[in-house]
This record gives sequence, C-alpha cells and structure tokens, in this order.
Amino acid sequence: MKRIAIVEDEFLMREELSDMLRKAEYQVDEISEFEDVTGQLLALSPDLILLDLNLPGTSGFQICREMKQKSTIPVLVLTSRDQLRDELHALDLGADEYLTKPCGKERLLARVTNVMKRYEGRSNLLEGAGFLLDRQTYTLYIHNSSVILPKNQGKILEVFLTHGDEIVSKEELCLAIWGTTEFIDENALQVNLTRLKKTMANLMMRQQVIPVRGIGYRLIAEGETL
Amino acid sequence: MKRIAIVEDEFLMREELSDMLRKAEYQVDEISEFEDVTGQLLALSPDLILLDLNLPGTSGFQICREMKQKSTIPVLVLTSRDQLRDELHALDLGADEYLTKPCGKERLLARVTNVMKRYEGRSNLLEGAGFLLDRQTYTLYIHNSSVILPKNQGKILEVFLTHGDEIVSKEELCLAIWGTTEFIDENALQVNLTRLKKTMANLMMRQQVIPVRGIGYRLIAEGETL
DNA sequence: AAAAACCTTACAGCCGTTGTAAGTGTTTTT
DNA sequence: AAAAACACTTACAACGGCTGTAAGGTTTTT
Repeated sequence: MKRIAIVEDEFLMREELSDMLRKAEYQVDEISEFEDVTGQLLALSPDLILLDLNLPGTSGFQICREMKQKSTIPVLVLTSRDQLRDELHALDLGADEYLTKPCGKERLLARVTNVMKRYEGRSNLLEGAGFLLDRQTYTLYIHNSSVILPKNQGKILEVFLTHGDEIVSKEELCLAIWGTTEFIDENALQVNLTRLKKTMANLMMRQQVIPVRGIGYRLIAEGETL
Repeated sequence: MKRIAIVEDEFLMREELSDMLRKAEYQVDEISEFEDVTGQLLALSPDLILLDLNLPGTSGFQICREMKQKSTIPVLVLTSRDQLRDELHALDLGADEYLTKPCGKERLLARVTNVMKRYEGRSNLLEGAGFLLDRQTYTLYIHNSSVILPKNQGKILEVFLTHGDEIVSKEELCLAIWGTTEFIDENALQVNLTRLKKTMANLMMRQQVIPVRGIGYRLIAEGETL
C-alpha cells in the first residue's frame, strides 16, 4: 500500500484530504507539527508528498526545495494560491504537480495516481548535477545515455552524492566499499578513486573529485571555488 | 536543441504555439496531415508531443494511447475541452500533462520544461507490462528495484518488447544477439532463452516466453490465452 | 515408436573488475 | 633545500560472472 504524507496546517482541510486518500486505499501520514518538516518527511519517507504552500514557519517553497535536494520523493503542491507566479516558482523548484484548491476529489486522485505512476521504478535513483545514479545497479544516466559503473566506483559516487558538497573522509569511503573502517588499505581506495575520476572524465561529467589533504575528498562542480 | 511535435488541426492555433515554442529555443515540427498521425510522430520521434484532443479522423485519445504503447515520448495534452471526464481519461491513458486552452504562454512553457525535465535520461527506456528496460545497459526496473541483465538476455528481451505480442522468429533473435542470421547455432540461442526465462521467473515477472513450434517465440502476459 | 523440435545441465574459456605492489608526483613541514 | 607525508599512476595476477559448447533429456508431432 502506497503511503502519502500531507503537509497542511488547516485542520479541516487536512482531515478532508486524509479521508479522501484513505478511502482511495492509501496510507496517510499527517504532518501537524511545523518544526523541521523536512526532517519529519525524510523520516516518514512516503511515496508522495501533498504540500500546501501557506504554512506557519518555513514556507512550502522552501520545503519543496529541500525535499528535492535531499530525496527523490515526488511532491504534489496543493494550494489555494492561484497566482501564476507561484505555480511557475513551484514547478521550477522541481514540484511534480501543481493544483489549486478547490480542485475536486477526482481530479486530485487522478493526479496523485498519475504522479505515482511516473515514479514507478525511480525510487532508487539518486540525483546529481546533470545525471542520475541507480543505487542498486550503479547505472548512470547522463546526456541521454546510460552506462553501468563498476560496483566500487558506483559506491564511491553514491557516497559523494548523499553528502551533497561536504567533505567525505576516507574512513567513510572505505566503510561504504568494504563495510569496515578497520584495516583500511589506503592504496586500494586510492586506485578506485582514480578509476572513478577517469570514468567521470570520459563521460565529460561536470563534477570532479578533488582531494582535501589529510581529511578526505569532495565532489565539486566544474569551476567551483573552494 | 529539443524537438517538439505539435498535433493541432486549427491553423492559427498551431502557428501561435509554434511561434511561442520556437522563441523559447525549441525545434518545432507541425503535423498538418491527420492520416496516420501515430506513424508520422514515430518517424519524427520528437522529445515531446503537444497534442490536441479534437482532431479530424482519429481522436487525440486514441493517438495518445497508441503513442504510449509504441514509444516513451512524453505527451502533453493541450485542449479546449475543459470537462473533468476528458482530463481523467487522458491522464489514465498515460498523458504526462493536461492543460486547457487558453492557458497562457508562461504556464505552457513551464509545463513543457517540467515534463521534459522529468524525462531526462529516460529516453532509452523500453516499457513492458509492469517493468522498464534500459536499451543500453539492459538494466531492468521492476517492483521498485533494479537488476542488470546479462547482455544476451537483455537483447532477447529487447526484441520481444519491440515486437509487442507478435511472434518473433529465431532468425530475428539470432540477428539481434550476434548480428547475423547465418550459421545460427540453435542451441546457443536455446540456452540463452532458458537463462532469460529463469531470470524472469526469479524476478516474478508477469510475462513469460513461450515457444511457437517451428516458428519462434512469443512474450505473453501471465494467464493470457493463445 | 520414431522423428523432430525443444529444453536442461555442466563445463571450460573469456573478459572485465579488483586488490596488490612498486614506483612517481606533489605538497607541506622542518 | 631536504625530508616527510600525502596523493597519484601503472601493471599484473586472481577472481567471478557471462558465454558457447556439448551431451543428454523431455515433449510434441507424425
């Protein structure tokens, strides 16, 4: 059974949505605390997020942006704001659908189904700048084509992607590759890093792995400053 | 530069759309002959289809359905029909977006961009009943997970998928796997077929490869009749 | 029951990935 | 400027998964 999280501050509206979705055989989680909504959503990791824009505290736009950065969960914006500007902004932030209230039960359900259908099979795709990485097979999608990365290279890239632009320590990388931080063979890691760098260069990816002396490595976009 | 095909019978509307899209840096192809629209679209194979519903000849619904069966090109339905019923029907047929005319230049462009963004990297995904197959890497997406098929098994499955539910001859399969119909090693093909069957069974796929004695093979859905 | 078509299994060769090792560059420290 | 620490490169052998071969079994047709 698919799970949907509702982010909506008006109690009545929330209950109405919740009811409707439950009747349509979805499992519904309601967000009623508007502190660290992003964190709550990540913890729930639903199959879809129904998001209102007017919220106490952090705006819906901000939540949408953060969720799109940190996950691949589809976001359906459902709001009473019918300004074109808001719609464009939400879509630009990566919202998967934008509906204005009131929108009718059937239309909402149809759009919910539609969005979910689009995401079928995508649940394990990690998003990088200009490419996608499948966390299970390490298939890399870039420039309208796809390549399978060797397992180790895939694991390394995965770690980088899940760390945004932070520095990743060698220990973390070793842990990801071999499941242990002990007995790190620094050289083995080094070799695998070199191999990843080479394949990234061959694929003309906009990102680059750079060393942070004594600490670890970082993934930076081309031309980016330190 | 991304290519968009417009399927719209009213000349003025077509020109208006075309202009707008060209100004937004898209390459536009207009369909003005409404015989075998599906064939024309497949030949053009644009990155997106803008589809009207009221057309002379075949209905937009039918075209949408056929295109979704035969390709993975995204379809944006743009119509003056504002009946909820039509919208639900179109979405059900797999339309990726439904907008009612008039909808405003900016909204249309935003939705076009949005749909295209969703499809980034998906251009090589073949669609089967309940699963997706990447034509380049033979990564198979099913049940919210993904597996890499060995090359030969992938090629065989690819041939089946591009043939719908038709019978595929052994020659065709050999051609796909080894690039030649001569010197067919029937047994080698046989072994590869067996392996594919086994992996499909392990993945609990709803489809099955069945032999057509003396002719070739077919892919059928579970429980389907001959 | 014989023949034809189809299927199964095991095995050895091949190729890509991996860790090892030995050596070269580069940066920082003294 | 030399030493030390860190980072990189390259080649190679071991391993594992994929592949075609071969030999034999099963099912369907005649």
